[in-house]
Amino acid sequence: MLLEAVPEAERRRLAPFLETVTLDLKDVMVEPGEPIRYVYFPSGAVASSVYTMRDGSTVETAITGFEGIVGVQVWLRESVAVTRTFVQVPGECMRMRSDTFLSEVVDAKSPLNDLICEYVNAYLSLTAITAACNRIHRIEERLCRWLKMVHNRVEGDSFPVRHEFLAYMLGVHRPSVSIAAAMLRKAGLIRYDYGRLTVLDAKGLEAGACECYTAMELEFERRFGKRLRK
Amino acid sequence: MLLEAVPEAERRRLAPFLETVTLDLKDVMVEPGEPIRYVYFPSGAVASSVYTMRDGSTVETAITGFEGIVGVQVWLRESVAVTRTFVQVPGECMRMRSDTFLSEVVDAKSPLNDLICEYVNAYLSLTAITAACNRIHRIEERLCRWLKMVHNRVEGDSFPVRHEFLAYMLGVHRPSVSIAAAMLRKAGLIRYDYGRLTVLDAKGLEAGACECYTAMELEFERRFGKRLRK
DNA sequence: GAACTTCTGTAAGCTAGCCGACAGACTGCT
DNA sequence: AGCAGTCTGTCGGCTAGCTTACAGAAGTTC
Repeated sequence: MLLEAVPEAERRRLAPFLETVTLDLKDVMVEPGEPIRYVYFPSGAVASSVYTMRDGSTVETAITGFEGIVGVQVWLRESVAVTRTFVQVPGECMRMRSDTFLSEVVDAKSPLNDLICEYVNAYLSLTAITAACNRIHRIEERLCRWLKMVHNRVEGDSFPVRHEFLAYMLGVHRPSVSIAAAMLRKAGLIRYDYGRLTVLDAKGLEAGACECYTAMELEFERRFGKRLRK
Repeated sequence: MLLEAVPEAERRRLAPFLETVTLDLKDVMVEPGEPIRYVYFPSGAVASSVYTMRDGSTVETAITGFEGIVGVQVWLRESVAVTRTFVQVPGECMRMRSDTFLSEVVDAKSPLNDLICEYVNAYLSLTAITAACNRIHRIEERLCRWLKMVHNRVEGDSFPVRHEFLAYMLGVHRPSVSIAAAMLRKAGLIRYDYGRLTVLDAKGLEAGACECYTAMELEFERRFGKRLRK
């Protein structure tokens, strides 16, 4: 968790403003067009930010786990976002009210503030790379990238996920995901038990992913690599 | 230009730090992985930020004209970017050295600083919407959107652009652009004279564009609409 | 354990866009 | 004017992924 990278004294100072919440699948953290009430620091949970078209089709624009915060817009002094951010892998988060975050972290020039500034950079890069990746790369490569990125952000090798969910994330149709997932299964990279996916061959997934996997994770590694461990 | 929206006194204070440059087609403003030396405020020029894959294929992730700045990463205290930003429609810009920008605008809490904070928000939204649009929408719709967005950022109704250039931006193959452009031409929306495009029917272009056109321009309109006019 | 719901795999037909190639149109240079 | 280089339009074969549909497997509810 990002909070773990700040000095102990500062963590103690911020502790009273933080609460721990356990979030379930699909819990919405940020709703587009609505005020952002909290900033979240995922520990075990993983969140997705998706953009939704008028016809209901959705595409993921960014993924956030222990390495980041949900609600970067608050740091940018904005009260709304264009994307919906929701829980994709259930788990724990710390959260802080947006107004408290602004006064105690941003305006107070907390050491955490600098960390988040760096994260906003990484988030921006991540979104830009996603824009290109979504255009250029094929489903199977993107699926490998996505699964490995989630794998890097959860405890253990398995997490709950359904094909339809993957289709929302990748912005493709559900049967296309089934076909791609079947290939990965046949290649021995993953196992699938009704809504639960297990990574069997992490190296293989990485090899099957597009170059964007490395590019994206490098954005976090080069900024937080030494300070932050899962 | 964004600078025009700050109080006159502040503009006078910043004037000594600014220089006017005339940029040509393809001039690079920000090179990925290299230090960002200047922050640019386009007036007549329009810039594109593109992400380049290892195999050389490129996709635009954002577009910047008079409504924004090139080099948002500097504001975020980052010295490099993952995208290349270059001149897509030649014209004038003001520019300021990155270190001066940090001391005289960001740290000095210039009124300009708040404007740019808002722009960073818009830029982030723009990039996220682009990520989804690139995945979902067809070439013709995206071409209409792109042309109209450029049209909104230039003087007059015509600007230089080649099909190959459009293909780089949209992340598609050149002949696909030719086909889409021919349709727009036949529909009477545009005229094409060897590397120079003229918008004949702006409303028609808007109607042919995907919903992302409105969504993106709204991000700027709602933030700068009252303060900034082309 | 029976009925129901949800999730996954698959298939056939279709379409947008890729890919490579090429010819004609235009521009610029000499 | 002539030549070379650049830009645009088009074509034919090809492929990834869409669309719709459906059947079976695995959970869920009563």
